[in-house]
Formats: sequence, structure tokens, C-alpha cells
Amino acid sequence: MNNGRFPISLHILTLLARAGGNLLSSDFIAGSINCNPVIVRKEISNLRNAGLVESKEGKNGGATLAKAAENIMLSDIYGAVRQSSLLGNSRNTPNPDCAVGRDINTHLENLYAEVEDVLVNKLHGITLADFSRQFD
Amino acid sequence: MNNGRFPISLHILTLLARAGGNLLSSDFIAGSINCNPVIVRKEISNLRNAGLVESKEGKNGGATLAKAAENIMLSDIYGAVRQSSLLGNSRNTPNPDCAVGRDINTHLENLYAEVEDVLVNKLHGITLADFSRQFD
DNA sequence: TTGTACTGTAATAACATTAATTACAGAATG
DNA sequence: CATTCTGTAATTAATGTTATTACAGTACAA
Repeated sequence: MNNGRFPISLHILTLLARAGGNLLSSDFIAGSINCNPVIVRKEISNLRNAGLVESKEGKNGGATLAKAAENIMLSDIYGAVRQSSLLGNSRNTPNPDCAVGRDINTHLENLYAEVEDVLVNKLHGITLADFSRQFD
Repeated sequence: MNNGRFPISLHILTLLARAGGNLLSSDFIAGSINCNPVIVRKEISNLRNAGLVESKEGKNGGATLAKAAENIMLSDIYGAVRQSSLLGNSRNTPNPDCAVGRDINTHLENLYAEVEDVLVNKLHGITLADFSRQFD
């Protein structure tokens, strides 16, 4: 995960957590992140699919949290944005005629699963409320 | 870390761990990984700087482990290849006129440090010997 | 009931990162 | 001294990410 999706999503959610239920527009949010509003809307769309935010179309529309910040774990955010494995994968498929090449992907997957488990557990212990309280 | 450096380095080191002290050429290693030999040499150069491998130039040259596989922790490998933060960073600097934008990078850094800590601890508990034994 | 201010989404372009390739100097061996 | 390797720089190709443009659709409010 080398891209900015986790920090951007966390930034969006922190703003929403601090908005006290008021709807925030993608333009406003993009102004705080300093990125394009379309990126914000895409990310909000993803967070909505994950059940973390709700949004309203039309004039005076915008986004708000779908549930209390106390009930959103950082692991939920991670789960919503995760796409590639934590420690990366080689682009090419290793040589199946080599004992190591043949099985390395299996063993890597197992390792990654273990490692990701401790990471997710850690993130599960921190709520969005915890994180956003830091900005007071 | 979305790139292939960790898996490639682990692949290289696994091959070396199983070579029983014999020198392996970058061509041989690249054939197992299925990548370009120059990539292997670059990665070996990095692992050498990290004190994990030794290499010999010239005819019949190649690479070998710099210490016993029991004494190489997966956290050492992670440390040797890590470059960007685990959960990514936004490309642009956030708006300093916003309470969240102003401080988010500090709080992200703190969070990432905590999270990376549990990851590194986990990797510290697994040796290269443990990992490469799986291929027997 | 129409103008305005939003969201949602697709398509494309610009940019950044990563891996592959080419090239070649230098080292060790037989 | 030809051969087989490493080391490294420079370039190109491939891929991934973010920004931009465009526009249909929705809700509000005058």
C-alpha cells in the first residue's frame, strides 16, 4: 500500500467526525486535504460501500458519518482501502521448476496473513474518535 | 510498500540459505525469481550494505549469506528494503489553515510508528532459517 | 419551475514509481 | 588472456496513481 488512500480516507473521516453531524462537501474536504474533489468523492463512495459514511446529493448535500466515531475502528478504514498485500508482491510468477520458486508465493501469503493479522489487531484497538480527539 | 523489494529480497535470501554456503550467481537467482539479473544484483547490493549477504566478483563469483540464517530476522530484511511508510502518505501537503490539515501529518506519523512497531516485532520473531525450512 | 449547488461516475491526461534493458568497466579464475 | 562473473549508471518500458474534464442526475430554494 504505497498510495494515499488510507491517509486520505482517514483525513476525510476525521473531518466528518469533527463536523458534529453536519454535511461536508467534497470541495470543502478537498480543500483541507489539498487534492482534487473528484478524488474525495471517489473515496467517499468507497467508504459508503464500506458502511462508514452516508452522503446526500443535491444542493446543500455532502457527507457525514454513518455511525458514531466511537464505533469506527481504524481497522475498518484499513479494510475499506486495502488492495495489495502489505509487504508487496513480485510482478512475475517465479520459476515452477525451482523448489523455492514453486512454493514461495504460498509461503509468502501465509507470512503476510500472519503479519497483517497483528497489524489489523493493532488498528482494531484505535477508534476514529480516539484519532480525531487528538486535534482538539 | 507496494513494490516487490521485500519478496524479492526474501526470495534471494531463501535461495542463499538453502545453498549451503555455495555462491549463487545473479543469473541463477534471477531465473528462480523470473526477473532481470540486474535487479537481483541491485538488491544484493542493498542486502550487502545491510550486512546480510556477501558477494564475490569475477569468474565463479556470486553471493552468499553473511551470517547464519538463524541469525537473520525477517525484520532485518524489512529494515533493509523499507522506504515509504507502511500505510502510505498523501502526495500533497494538507491545508495549514485547517485544524485537521495542520496537524494530520504529525498524528499520522505517530500512528504509523505505533503500527510499524507491532509489525516489526512480529517479523523479529521469525528467522530466515524458519522461513526457508518450509521449502524442505 | 427554474437556477443553483451539490453528488456520482466515466473517460482521459498528467505524473510518479517500478522494473527491464542496455552498456560497459573491473575483478577473479583457469 | 579469454571467459565468466559482479557493480553500477543510464535509459527505456511498463505500470500505477492522481488530477482533470465532462456531464448526467438530485435536491433545494426563490
